[in-house]
This record gives sequence, structure tokens and C-alpha cells, in this order.
Amino acid sequence: MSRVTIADVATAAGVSKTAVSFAFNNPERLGHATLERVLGVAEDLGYTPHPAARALSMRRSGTIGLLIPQRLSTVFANPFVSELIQGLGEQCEEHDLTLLLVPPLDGSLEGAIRQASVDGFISLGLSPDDRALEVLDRIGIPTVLVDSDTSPSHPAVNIDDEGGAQAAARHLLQLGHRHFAILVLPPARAQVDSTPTATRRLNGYRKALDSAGAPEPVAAVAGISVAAGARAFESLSKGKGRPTAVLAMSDMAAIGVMSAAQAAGLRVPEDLSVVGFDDVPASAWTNPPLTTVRQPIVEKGRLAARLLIQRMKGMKVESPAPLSTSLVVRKSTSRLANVDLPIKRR
Amino acid sequence: MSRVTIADVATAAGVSKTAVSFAFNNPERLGHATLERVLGVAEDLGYTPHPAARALSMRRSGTIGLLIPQRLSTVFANPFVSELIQGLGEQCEEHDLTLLLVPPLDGSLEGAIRQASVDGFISLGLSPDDRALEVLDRIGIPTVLVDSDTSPSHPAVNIDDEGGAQAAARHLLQLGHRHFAILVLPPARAQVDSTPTATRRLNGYRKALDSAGAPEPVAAVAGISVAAGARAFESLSKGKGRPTAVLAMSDMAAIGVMSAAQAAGLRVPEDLSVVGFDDVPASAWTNPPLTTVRQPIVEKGRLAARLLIQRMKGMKVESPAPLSTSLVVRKSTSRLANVDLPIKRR
DNA sequence: CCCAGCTCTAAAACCGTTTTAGTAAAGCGG
DNA sequence: CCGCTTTACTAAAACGGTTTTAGAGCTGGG
Repeated sequence: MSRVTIADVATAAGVSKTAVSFAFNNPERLGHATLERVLGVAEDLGYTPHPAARALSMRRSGTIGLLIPQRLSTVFANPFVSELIQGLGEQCEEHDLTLLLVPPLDGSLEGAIRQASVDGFISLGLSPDDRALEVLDRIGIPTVLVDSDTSPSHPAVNIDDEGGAQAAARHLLQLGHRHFAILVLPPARAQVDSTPTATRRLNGYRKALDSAGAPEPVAAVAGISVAAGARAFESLSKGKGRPTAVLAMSDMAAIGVMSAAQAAGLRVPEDLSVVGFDDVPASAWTNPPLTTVRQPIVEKGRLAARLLIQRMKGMKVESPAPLSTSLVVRKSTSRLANVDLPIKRR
Repeated sequence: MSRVTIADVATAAGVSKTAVSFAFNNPERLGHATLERVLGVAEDLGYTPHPAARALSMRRSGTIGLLIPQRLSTVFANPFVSELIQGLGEQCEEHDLTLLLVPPLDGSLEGAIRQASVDGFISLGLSPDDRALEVLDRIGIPTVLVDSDTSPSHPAVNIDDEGGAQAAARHLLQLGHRHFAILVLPPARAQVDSTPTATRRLNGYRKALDSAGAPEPVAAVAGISVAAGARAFESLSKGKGRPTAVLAMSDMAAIGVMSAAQAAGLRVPEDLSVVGFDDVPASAWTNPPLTTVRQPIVEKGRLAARLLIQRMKGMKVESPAPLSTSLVVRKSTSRLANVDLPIKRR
């Protein structure tokens, strides 16, 4: 009792396979009577075209892949992806596409790419020398890069990471902070030591700090999770000359340091200012609400999907200008409580 | 300049297609010399097996589908799915599977199901009379239900919704509350008026309230988002006899009423107690931290995937017992500030 | 010297569609 | 009544792999 195929329908209706195919895909090429009959028989038999066969024959699978360079469990711990998927999903649904999540399988992203039957890829946070990109090129599958560096072969959608980071650092400098901790990311994948966005954000932080003549910031490594943020806080010096402000690479890590700091008896922001990155929705409800660099995540997903779909239609598309970021000041940053500083403006 | 196929490799290496296929799938059936040569040529040519062709031939695609009864943008606004995917993803990665998100396409979940080339489905929140389930049965594709009712044809993994809801309601009753608002869900899909889980939770709430002789609760409808929760709060009576406690169907909605209430000048929990459902991670960092019914979401995803994979291997699997829920009391619930009540125990 | 047994490969069958290239019958103007 | 276009349908060839079948070429034992 195997699956009912187009041949079964054909013989049952007394027509050729072609006729059945036409009934579904080119109804106008069939006479009214036969059309009805074929459709009826198909319904009765519960016929459904085999998706893989269809994909093979039509050279299109109706799905786009989201290339994720890390394990799903770590990536989905960050609301960032959820937001991105909201943007991607909107476009997918509009164009009748499904979305395939493609994490490394058996440690290999390249292998996973090969296995995936998709019409195009959106790749997340791949550094431009990643071997996965070679594979994509070779297969010749349309691809759009998100959070990478610009590449000659694929359009890339990015945000103004450096500008956002600078704005965050300047904000803290203006509040009088001098002793900073920067939360840097651990190596993402074995081969690469840093993601392009992390590098750009770090550059932004350093530039702002340097040009203000602030002392060298301390670095603590933290992945993109609140647990990692909390651990990073623990690793920070607590004594004299301790950092009074921390710059994170993500909201999750920032939230982690906030709660660890509070658990350790520090007040945020009076004793420690912290700023995040991304402006994930949850950042608005934390205690205190998080000051962070906003990037238009949903919009980013929407744009990436839109470009990919154009590319799948054969159009040439250029990398758009980086989406702009903005600092949203909430309650997790302030002047230090116990320091005597010039009167705060505004 | 089309894709390089197995035939290209075969002629280039001077062997048959069989040999090439063996080189990848049955290396031990080839002589050492030829194996090396074929692999080398394949590498040089950049050969990659066509996934759809492979899927067709092997009757397996290497992906499982996550059936989502609503738009991606609304579903992914709730961290619940992220958590679930973490559990699913862990198993997927362990078994070299990718995960396909399947929302309704063109308004039809059935259509989307047909289009999806997957080895099995995990269906989320489908009511047992949903037409999508018929389609699944007809195609005969292994399926595991999550957050549905138990079904004769498919194993279902569920949690103790009713018990959790009762615990939440009793907690509030014990704190002395008598005037409740319950946030009910809007109709999920056109055909069905309520999801199975929502129904069970509502039952739990009502049962606890009824058996304590509390007055009829007011109902406000709210989707699963903080915006919806906020709107629901606005719709609540503010005057005398107003609800002093609200029972939500999700953490997101609960967070929405908290912030709307605070914006309206109420203190949570002194003036209004609110409890959520799910215990999404974010609930621990809200202001105040949310009292909520915890369900093991990641575990639920892991279990569902595990069952599905067993089923795909041809094993018969039974529906497991409902996963247990537990009330986690944080800071969003308390006795009313201005009411004189017996001394709080413990 | 013959034949069994082993290792390897070529060819064919199959997976389930769509598409191409027709064919037969009907319609039509002259 | 004849050639020509239309209409309604179909056989066969892709699509790109895997798996089975069958046979070819060697080796070694009797």
C-alpha cells in the first residue's frame, strides 16, 4: 500500500499521465469533461503530487534556506533570529515559499548545504572566507548574505554596526564614564575567529573610546545568551578601578550582566551602566529597561528575503546601503551615583 | 553552463554512474585506485548530488516539517516557538535532519503540506478536526501532534494545561482575590474557534474559580503578543468592582497587561496581580518578574522530535503522559495592598 | 586445463513528476 | 471533398540520482 502516484490516477481515469498533470497545472488544455473526471478521480484516490519528484522535474522546490552557522539551540536562545524570521516569513508567505532552517550537520555546514533542497539561501553571519560560501558558489544557488561583509558574488544586507556602536560608547562617555568593559564574542565556528558584525561593533566601540582618550577597556568574553552575560560579569574586576559601564554585543548578554550585577548587590544604572545591542523587544520590559542600539531586525529580514526572491527570478541585485541604527536610551545607563560630575544637561 | 551531474563526473573519470554513486554511498565496493580517482574528479568538478533527485530516489528527504497554523510573523513574536525549536533542533542535529517551517500558504495549510518535501511532520496546536490532519493521514506521512488533543492516528505530546491553570487560579484565590479577568484567545484559524490547549487552560481556570465560589470572571480577548495584552487591559473595567487579578494564556499577553497597567498608573502587584502561562525565559527579567505556569517547552520539543524520529523508523509509538506543569511564583502576584485580609501564611 | 569464486563495473530499472513533440479527429473555408 | 488549422489528447523523453542485475576479467585450486 504505497503512495498513490500520477500513474494510478491516470489508469483509474483512463487517460495518460500527461492528462493528469495538465489537469492540475494546465487545466485549460483539457476538455471540460475529462478535466472534471480526472480531478474527481484524483480526489477520490487522495492523490497528491510527490514534492521531490515535482522539485526535480520543475527545478524548483518552493523553499528557501536559512543558513545558520551555529547550533539551533544556541541561535534560537537569542530573540534576534525570531525577529529576523518574522521578516523573512512575511515575504515567504507572500510568495508561497517555505523556510528551511539549515544548521551545521555533523559539524559541517557545507554538508548541510548540499543536503538541502532549496531555491535560494539566506546566510547568517558568515565570514566571507567561510568555506560554506565556496560551496554555495559552486552549486550556483542564489544567495543573500546577512550580517557578513560585502562580497563580490552575493548581495549583502547589513546595518551600520560601527555607527551604532560609536553612538553607544559616546553616550556613556558623555555620562562621564571612563572605565569600560567590552563583552566580546567567543569564536563562533572553529574556522573563524570572529563574525564580521562583531568586528565592526568592536571597532566602533574602540574608535569612540580612543578618540575620547579613555583608558584601555577591559574585555570579557560572552556568547549571546543571558547566562553567558552573567558569567562575563563574574569575571570582571570588582575592586577599585572596576569598570563602571559595560558595552555588550547583544541585548541578551547585556541582560545577563544586569541580573548578575543586581544579584551581586550592585544597582543598575546607579553603580553600573550597561548598554546592549539589537533592541530586541524584550529589552523594553527588563528591569531596568535596557539602553541599547536599535537595529531594524524585521526590516532586515524582509529586505534580505525580497532581494533573494528577486535574485531567484534571475534579476541582478546590488547590495543595499547599510540599514541605519539608532541608540535608544532607556534606564540602564546613567552617571555614576557616587561620583561628583558636572551637572547633567537636558 | 548547467549544474554538474553524476554523469559528468562519470565520463570525466572514465567510469560508470554506478561507480560514482558507490564512491559516495558505498565506498567499500570500489577498488582503492578508482575510489580515489572518482572522488578527485568529483572534487575538481565541484560535483554535488542534486538533493531533490536524491530524495526522490531514496524516498527520504532528510528534513522534518514543523506545521504552524498561523503566520510566521505572529507565531515567532512568541518566544514559545523559539524554545520549542531549541528542543526540536537538538534532535534534528543529532540525526542529521533539517527543519522546515510550514505555515499556511495562500491561506491554506493543506496546500503547504502538500508542497513540503519532508519525512515527517510535527504539528503545532492543531485541533483534531482540522482538515490539515486528513491530508496528513492520506499522504501517510509520520506525524506527531504537539498541543493538540490525543488522536487515534498520531501520538500527541501535551502538558497538564488544566492542572497548571488550576494551580495559577488557586494561588490567586489564596491571596484573597475574588474579581478575576481571564484573557481568552481570539479564534486561531477561520475554521476552529479555539485551540485545544486554550480550552484546557480555560477549563482549569474556571474549575478552580467555580469550586471556590468566586464570582463569574470577566473575559477579555487577547492574542499571544504584548500588544494584544495591553489592548486587553484597556478593555477592562477600571471602576468599582474592577478585576484585581488577571489570568493569561501566555506570558506575552501577561507582560502586555503589566506594562499597560503600569502605564495607567497601577502598581503590579499591589493594585493588580497578573499571572502568565509558559514561563518563557523573558518572564524572569520583567519588571516585576512574572508569576507564571511553567511548562518544559524545550523538553516538549525534544520529546516530540524523538517520537517522530522513532516513528519515521517505522516503530509504533504511543502518546506519552502529559508533561507536568508547575506554578512559579515571582513578583507579579500578591494580596491587594488596600484590602484587609487575614495574615499571610509562610 | 577447467571451472569456481572473487572483485569490480556497465547497463538497466526505478523513483514520480513535467515537458516536448506529436497524432488523430474535428472544424472550416473554398 | 480536400488541404489546413484547431482542439483534445498521448507516448516518450527529460530531470538526476540510487539500486539491482548481470556480466567481464582475474585468480587460484583441483
